[in-house]
Amino acid sequence: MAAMRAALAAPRGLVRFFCTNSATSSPLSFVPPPAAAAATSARQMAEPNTNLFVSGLSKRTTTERLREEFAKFGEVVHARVVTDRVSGYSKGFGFVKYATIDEAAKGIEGMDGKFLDGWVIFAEYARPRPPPSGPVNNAPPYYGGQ
DNA sequence: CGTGAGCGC
Repeated sequence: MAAMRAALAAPRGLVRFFCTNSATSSPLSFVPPPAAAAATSARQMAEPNTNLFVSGLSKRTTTERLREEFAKFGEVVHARVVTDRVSGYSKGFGFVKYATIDEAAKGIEGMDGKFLDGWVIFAEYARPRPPPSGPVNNAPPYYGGQ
């Protein structure tokens, strides 16, 4: 039952499963309108990055689990399940950073749309994160420890 | 509501 629920929780790009595309192709030739040419889905595509954004995680899926699962597709430099600061529970998504982009791609293709802890997870390239450029910037903004 | 969209301190 998690699959159908996951279909609703699909952030973007769940159409690929339903990409049966029974588009009635013009028997003569395909004449793509200039306006509707790139109007297909020029959505915000995250550029290839070593950082992966994993969503659809279960509430009890922890960082260990995330890393263990994604480590099978490459060397996970860092993995983290985002948890709330006050509640302390998982927000339902996390981040996985691979050593190289190649491994990141494998991790996405290997874990995107797969099950984890009973829930369908979605992996994609994470967005570039704005560094905490504050007035006092001496502390390492990135992951210092393991 | 740990019943579910989204991006991390």
